[in-house]
Amino acid sequence: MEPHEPDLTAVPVTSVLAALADDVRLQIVRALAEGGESACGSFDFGVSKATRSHHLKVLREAGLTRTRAAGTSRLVRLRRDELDKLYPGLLDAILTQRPPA
Amino acid sequence: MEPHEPDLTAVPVTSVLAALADDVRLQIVRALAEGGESACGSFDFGVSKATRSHHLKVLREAGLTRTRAAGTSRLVRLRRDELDKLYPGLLDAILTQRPPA
DNA sequence: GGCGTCGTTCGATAGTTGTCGAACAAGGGT
DNA sequence: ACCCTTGTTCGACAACTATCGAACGACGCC
Repeated sequence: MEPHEPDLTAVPVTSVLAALADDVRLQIVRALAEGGESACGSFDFGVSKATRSHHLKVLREAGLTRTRAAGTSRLVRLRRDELDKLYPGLLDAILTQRPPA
Repeated sequence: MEPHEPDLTAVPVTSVLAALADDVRLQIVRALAEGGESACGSFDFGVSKATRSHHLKVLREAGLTRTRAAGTSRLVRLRRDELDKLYPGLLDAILTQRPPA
């Protein structure tokens, strides 16, 4: 199975934004931004593994992540440099935790 | 009818992103960023006025725009300064037209 | 080889969303 | 007063999406 990781410039902005416009996926992206490359299973945000797999697929197909096999696991990482180049400031703006009040 | 324009800090990031993750709404935001305050009717992007009204409502309730009545029309404007303050770089990153290739 | 782990895929389902036409409301002009 | 313009709201409908359990596949290990 090709992991279907598109060229970021070929992904419409709306798809990138839609991929980020979900709470679970945003948590995944935040975790990746902080923790670097991580196994799929490390994102346990109260959803089933089927749902998690679905969200990772959305992120991957929106050009936000890359996935590679590593034994029985799969390692996911943010395509941060590409994102920062194409959408400078986007990730920073989104990932910055806002003041609670 | 109060226009229901929330405090931006009270709007979840995902709602802001979701509001921007639609082609019609993104066109509206682009037009507002370029043209400043505009009447609702000036956004004729091939959708009915009902649909346009719906999209403007989504943008307003996501904290992206402000609306004020002006005679028979309604003028809409981007809350750019607030957005730039809370999400620095977000609008710029999104509104910048990417190279076609 | 067999088993457990990790992850994807399938089918189903409930909820959300984009779209429309039609009906309604508010203003301005003649 | 009438009408036309401008927008909003109300169903209705189709399309998409988030979610799950279950079945399946791939890999390492014992």
